[in-house]
Amino acid sequence: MIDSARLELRHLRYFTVVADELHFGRAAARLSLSQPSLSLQVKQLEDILGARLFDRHSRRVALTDAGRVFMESALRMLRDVDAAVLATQQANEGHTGTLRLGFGPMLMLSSLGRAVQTYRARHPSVQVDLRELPTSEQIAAVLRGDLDVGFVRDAEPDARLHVEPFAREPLLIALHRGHPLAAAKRLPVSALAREPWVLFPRAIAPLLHEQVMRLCREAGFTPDVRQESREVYTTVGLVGAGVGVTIVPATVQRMSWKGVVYRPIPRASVQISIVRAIGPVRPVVEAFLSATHKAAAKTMKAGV
Amino acid sequence: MIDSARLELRHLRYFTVVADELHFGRAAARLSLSQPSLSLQVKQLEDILGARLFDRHSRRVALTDAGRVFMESALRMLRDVDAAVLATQQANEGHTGTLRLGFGPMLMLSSLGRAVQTYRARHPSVQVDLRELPTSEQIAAVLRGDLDVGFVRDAEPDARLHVEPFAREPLLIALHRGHPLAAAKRLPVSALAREPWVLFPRAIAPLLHEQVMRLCREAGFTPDVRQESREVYTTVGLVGAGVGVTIVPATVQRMSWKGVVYRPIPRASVQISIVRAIGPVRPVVEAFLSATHKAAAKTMKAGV
DNA sequence: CTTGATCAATACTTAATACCTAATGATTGA
DNA sequence: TCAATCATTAGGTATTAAGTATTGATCAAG
Repeated sequence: MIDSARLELRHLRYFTVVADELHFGRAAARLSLSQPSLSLQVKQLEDILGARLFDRHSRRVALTDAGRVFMESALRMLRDVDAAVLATQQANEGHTGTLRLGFGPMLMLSSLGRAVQTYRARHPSVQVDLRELPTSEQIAAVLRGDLDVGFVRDAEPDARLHVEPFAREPLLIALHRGHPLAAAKRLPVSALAREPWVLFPRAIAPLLHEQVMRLCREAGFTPDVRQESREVYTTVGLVGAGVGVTIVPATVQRMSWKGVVYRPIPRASVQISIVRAIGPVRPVVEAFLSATHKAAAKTMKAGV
Repeated sequence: MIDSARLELRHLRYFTVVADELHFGRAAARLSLSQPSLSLQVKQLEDILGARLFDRHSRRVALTDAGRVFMESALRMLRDVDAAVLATQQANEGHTGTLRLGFGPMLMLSSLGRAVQTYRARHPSVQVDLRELPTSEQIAAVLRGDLDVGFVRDAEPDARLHVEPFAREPLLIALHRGHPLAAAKRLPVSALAREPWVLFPRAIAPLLHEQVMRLCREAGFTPDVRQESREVYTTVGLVGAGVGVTIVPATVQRMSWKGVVYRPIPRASVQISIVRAIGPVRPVVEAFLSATHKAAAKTMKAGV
């Protein structure tokens, strides 16, 4: 009837044991229960279902057709319950779920890429969504809750955010292969004083922009930015086309754009930070962060 | 933990409503429950699972990752419970299950065949297993519990069996088409006094055998059985081959064996009976029997 | 900063019911 | 017919779910 709301898992647990033993006494013993209680519960179950589940002959108990049908369902449901409990616990411990990661331009080619790959291998049930975004958009997404964690090159302190260091990345001068300055293996920043520059707008990554400006200031000049470009890919492309020179994070080198060469800048590096919203952290995120911190520590020891 | 044994469907029912409303007060109202009771039960559920299911901010309730995972499972399980209850009730009312029917030679070509076909159409979820068997084997199978119901042509009274009439079937004389007697449209049994006979052994169907013998006795002779044959198919084949004459139930005519003609015997008919073991009757069987009785009643009125 | 409103959690009581023990009933085998 | 073996019924107890009243925490408005 409509009475199935009275059905409880207890009924299923008791029933399956009786159906297995086909003997109320033994079943009761297995359940650490008195035999009358068990009989009562089974009777109640039959009442709820509106169907007799056992043929009770005084010396033999047998399943009815309805009993056999219900037995199949009951066993399956009890298995499903265990599976559900397990799945929930897995989710609770961060072994399953969805992880939404943001990262700055090209960062997947750095040690972060390896860290993510390792994490994916060890947590195959976690779906990892990756989005390459500029710093400002990552921060906005993290604050909106659209992103769990962001990896940015120039995190400014922000009261609404949790910011932790992840790694450091050297800065490089990038210039056209055919450029006269490209002949030298080592190149001071000051050599770029009279060159035309290609650079991203300040709003894209304020701190990194600031750092480039400082480097130039310390070398005694203000860069002559002929062309602005919002995408690193474009910036490097313009350098490769001979439009100008620029300074980029080391990972960009991995792109190995035809016609562009890189020169190190001693002691110049940018901080890569992990950014997330303050407040409660979902288990998947928690697990990812702790794995990432371990990986970062290792990388530090190994030296990038 | 190992504590999932404390989990009850009540927890799932309460949880799903809270997850749906995302508000303990409204959920409690929907469940006709006080808010504290509901809070307590949800907390208990979280304790059993070892996982927090809701993030409770004082003015907002939200599902955790684990909660979302559990919600999916919970909804599915509650649906499964309803399905299981329904399936069990269906089985209890005889709408599902397996029906094992036995029937005497050729009886599927009679009104029984139509009855079974009708039943199958109306109860598509019942698996009907059909076995053509001689009377003695049907009775043995019914007693063993290997057969639910048998349809036999000559049921002797038996204390271990339930025997009910199902239909009557006329008896026919069968003889070779080229036989001199085949010229007559009507043929008295006495005309077969001097003919060689083909007949089944008495053990195959004692009552039918007895009846044939009585018909001959009443016609003033004892049949000269030249050839015994356990299968009707063979018997008719032998008649068609000109080995002898015989008497068969009318349904055999349906086989329309080349070279065999049939002649009616007025007022001679055999009873077809339904045979089953005494004691409890499974719902499927119950449903089949009542359907069959109705069909039989209709056939009686209609006249075979 | 305070006040009021909104919810969930806590403390404690009451009511429901699952469980126990003891006795009864029913059937089968010796 | 007796004894044995189970399941059911009866009545009391203990567990626990549910109820009431209250507290506590958080946020919005004055």
